[in-house]
Amino acid sequence: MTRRASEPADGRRRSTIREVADRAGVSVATVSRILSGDYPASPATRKRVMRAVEELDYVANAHARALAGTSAKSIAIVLNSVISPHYAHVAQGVEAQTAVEGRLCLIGTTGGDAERELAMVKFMREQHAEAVILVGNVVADEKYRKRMGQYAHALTAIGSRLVLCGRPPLGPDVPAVVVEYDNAGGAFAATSHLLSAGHERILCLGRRPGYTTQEGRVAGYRQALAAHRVPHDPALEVEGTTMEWHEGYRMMKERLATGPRDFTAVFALNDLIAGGACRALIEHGLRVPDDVSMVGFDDLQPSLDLNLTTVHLPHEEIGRTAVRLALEHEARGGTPPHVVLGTHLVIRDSVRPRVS
Amino acid sequence: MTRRASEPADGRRRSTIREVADRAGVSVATVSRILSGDYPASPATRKRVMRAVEELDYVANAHARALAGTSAKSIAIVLNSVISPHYAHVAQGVEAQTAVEGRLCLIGTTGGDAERELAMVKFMREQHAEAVILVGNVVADEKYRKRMGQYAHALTAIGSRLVLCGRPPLGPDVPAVVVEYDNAGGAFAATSHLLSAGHERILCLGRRPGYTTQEGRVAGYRQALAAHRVPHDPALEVEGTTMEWHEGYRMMKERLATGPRDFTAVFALNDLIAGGACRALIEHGLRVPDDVSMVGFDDLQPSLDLNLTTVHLPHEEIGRTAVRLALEHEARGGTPPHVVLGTHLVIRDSVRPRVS
DNA sequence: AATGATTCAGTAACCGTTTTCTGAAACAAT
DNA sequence: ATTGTTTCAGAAAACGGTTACTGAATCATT
Repeated sequence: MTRRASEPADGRRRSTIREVADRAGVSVATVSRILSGDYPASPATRKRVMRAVEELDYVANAHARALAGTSAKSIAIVLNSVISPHYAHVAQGVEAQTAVEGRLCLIGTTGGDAERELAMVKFMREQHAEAVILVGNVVADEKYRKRMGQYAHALTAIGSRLVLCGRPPLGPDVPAVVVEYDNAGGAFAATSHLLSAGHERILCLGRRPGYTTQEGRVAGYRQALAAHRVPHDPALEVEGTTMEWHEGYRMMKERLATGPRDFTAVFALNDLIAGGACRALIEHGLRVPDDVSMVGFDDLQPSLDLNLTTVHLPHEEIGRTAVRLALEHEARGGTPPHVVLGTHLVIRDSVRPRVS
Repeated sequence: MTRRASEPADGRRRSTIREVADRAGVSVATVSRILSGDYPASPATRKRVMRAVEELDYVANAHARALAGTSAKSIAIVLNSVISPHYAHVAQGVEAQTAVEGRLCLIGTTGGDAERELAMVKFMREQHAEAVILVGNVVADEKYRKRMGQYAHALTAIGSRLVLCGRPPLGPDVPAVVVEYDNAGGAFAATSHLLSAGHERILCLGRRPGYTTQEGRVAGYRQALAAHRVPHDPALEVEGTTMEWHEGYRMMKERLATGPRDFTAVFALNDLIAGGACRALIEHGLRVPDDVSMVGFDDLQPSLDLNLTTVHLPHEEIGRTAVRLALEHEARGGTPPHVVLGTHLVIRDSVRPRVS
């Protein structure tokens, strides 16, 4: 046979189990058995095989092994980007629980692109992932539901499963495990905290219609206003594009530029937005919390630097739960579970009672 | 044949190319060729095959495909943890460049554990990764060099390669590509900036002997002092364990508790430490930059929230470069390259001239 | 009309493991 | 000495694809 095209130019080649067997003077079957655990081989044979393995620096071909049957199970996580602290924490949780369950973790990123998401899911399917965990905020339109439905059925068809993490459920006929945060509940607590401090004009920063995460948080904000019988002024809800620092900065900057300050507190839809907004306030000569109170959402790194009162989300826990539920559901079958994880407020020092 | 143990209980089974072929009434070869690209099949046949694929929801078995020869090349990145913003950015860069090069990116985390790192490298070797990129700060002791040497040779032996990212090189006889930051240069610039503002008592926060990253930065700090003929006071170098927020907080807190303030500026070995230190200063009634000037290192999220002057590191660039070099080197052969990426100071508002 | 070129599709070998089945020694028991 | 058990190790059949080789139509050429 001629040399394969994929071989490196320098002629180096991965050694096979056959070569190990030849060198040790045994059959491939024996090598395989000795390597894959507790086979009652004679000490002499075992030693010869192990020596051959070392000398050839042999590692098994994972693909061949998988094809033949036995292979480490793996769990896939697909997310927009690994540089978003929130996603990163979820990935960490998935990774940790995956290791606990004796599985391997495959991470794929999509950059928020539906095409790449599709490709990623297909890839994970080809890799025989036991479960595919999709994480991230999303527009829950009809197109999305349809796409997810396809994923769910395609995965189920091959004995795998779809897990949605921080995404809305898809309806009873779609076999997907769902793990969510209680966004509305957290926002309710955050807003109530400000209301209890006497604030009534609370700016809500980062609204984005269609996006489920933002919508949940805005809903909680409104519920809190209603519960405290404070009139809801739509003009206090500022719309944003992304949920990033610069967007928070931009929103607050524009707000302060276009008119007199008509709020005494801010509810930022996440900590990054809170950070940007704080910077804009400071540049405007306003201090947090002395002049303006602020509450965030996420309890990630920025809240430490800002000393920000914020809503704590169990980021890693959601990842761990996703894995656990996927495997439990695999074992048990039945209707896929839908879990909502609770949140709680972390009090730091970014809120002051309103001076009247 | 009896049912395999790995099959799910509900009897769902991944369909094979054989089933597709049967349903379409053609041979497996035809299906394979049609699916793998531009094969001149008659439109009728192509349509029949595609329909069968859709109906059966067929995806190829990646393992079988890899075994048979053609398979997507992949590049592996192994890091301590994905929640560290710095690592995450590097991973992002690797991911991006990997996609550009038409490869797949496998991410594995080790939690800083040498055992898991070993297991991870072995796994990536089994997966036929074209290159394994190891990223992260490290103790460069003899044991470490030996371990890396083993990785490098083992990978080279199978036509793959080792890439060290932000780790020290291993010597001329070890075939590993190295991409580093100019830690000393960045620290020199940061410290010089403070010195130019008139500061002479500059606290250096986060020293950790043995760790190459920290050592490089401390070296730059000392070089800058020497260049400005400012006496070097070892008592100004504070030792830390990790490079995290709480450690920065702790170091500064302890420093302020144990005596009068004997410094006018702070050089934090990274932004997280700077953040913690800022908080401690504020709690002590000291303002940044009015009372104490501060410079950080990394230019990550915290520097925005803190408005911190800091050393910018091309985090994503280092990841992209690592991939590019790995593939170039694969094509060209020869001595593996060693690249040092430059840094630059980003001026924000955390430094004031010293008032004398 | 005979021949050569081209198109399309099938046959079968091979990729590197695992694992079932089988068999040869070695040993113990009668 | 014969037989029945173990113990250890080999032969060969999967696993699910890819692809070199081959061959039958179909088409163009003289």
